[in-house]
Amino acid sequence: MSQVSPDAIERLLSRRGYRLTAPRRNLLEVMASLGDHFSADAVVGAAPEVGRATVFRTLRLLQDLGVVCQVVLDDGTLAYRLAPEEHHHHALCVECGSVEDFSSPALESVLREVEEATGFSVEAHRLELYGRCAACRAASN
Amino acid sequence: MSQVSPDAIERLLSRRGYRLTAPRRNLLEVMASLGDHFSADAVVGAAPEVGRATVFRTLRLLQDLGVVCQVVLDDGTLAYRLAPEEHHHHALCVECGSVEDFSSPALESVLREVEEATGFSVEAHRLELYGRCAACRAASN
DNA sequence: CAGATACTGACACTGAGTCTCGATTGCGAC
DNA sequence: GTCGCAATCGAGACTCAGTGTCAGTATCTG
Repeated sequence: MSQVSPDAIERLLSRRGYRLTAPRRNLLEVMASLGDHFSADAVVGAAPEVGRATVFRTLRLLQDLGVVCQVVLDDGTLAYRLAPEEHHHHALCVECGSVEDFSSPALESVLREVEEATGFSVEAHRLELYGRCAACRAASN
Repeated sequence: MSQVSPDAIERLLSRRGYRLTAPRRNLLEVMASLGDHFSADAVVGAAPEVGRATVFRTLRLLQDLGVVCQVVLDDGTLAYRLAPEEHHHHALCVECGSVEDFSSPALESVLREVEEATGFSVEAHRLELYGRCAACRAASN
């Protein structure tokens, strides 16, 4: 788990000129306690002292800072995740619901191929995998 | 544009044992007229005679049949698209909003690599690219 | 420690999607 | 043809996700 600690994120916030407020600290704690991914409403529910709008504002801020990322679930709904700053992708287990990060240098060359073939210039991308994690495969077999 | 015609979809429906109802025909027309991707509410708005629930039911049915697919926009919201049955991915232009399909055999081998490296077995995946299409690049340069 | 202003919370609102249930309707059988 | 009935539909209330507003509060700088 290379998960960023609340402390480190607080330092990042002030370094970038954002204020360190009680609601923000609060939300960072809550997110760290919610497991590997969580819905916006789970955060709202787990931080009753913090207003709904603030939860969404903070989620967006943290996404912009790169410490929270979106996960697209298999049904198309969004979840969030405290995540390493580096670019990465998600592998979601349809059995246990866990999310693993991975990165793939080979993907970059695939994108470059697509760029050459189509003339499209890729500025960002999402890749989400759905399947069964090693643990679940081992368990059911 | 290898877009499936409403007619072909109607044949597919009855072949699979689904009824050919007026609302379904209606929605197929509307979707074909809405351009390369559309929100659920755009469909609701463009087919006032058809009930809201029916629009969503039909969207889901068509997804299950593989003739409609979801597109994840850059802000994480979902749009829909009449699409070829084959597996494919989307390249979204952030400037003009257009969506292009592409498929990439090379991606499959990337996935296989990930499987080997992590023990995760990939059953499905999404890949969305965000950037600028060839036309927009040519125009602004 | 004071003031400018970034930030917050309450709340109403939009958009996306689901559920229920009584009313229709497509279509295979006869 | 027309009958029957399961598949389908529409209305509308409801949930969940996210946004906008605005007066009030609290952080950090000076």
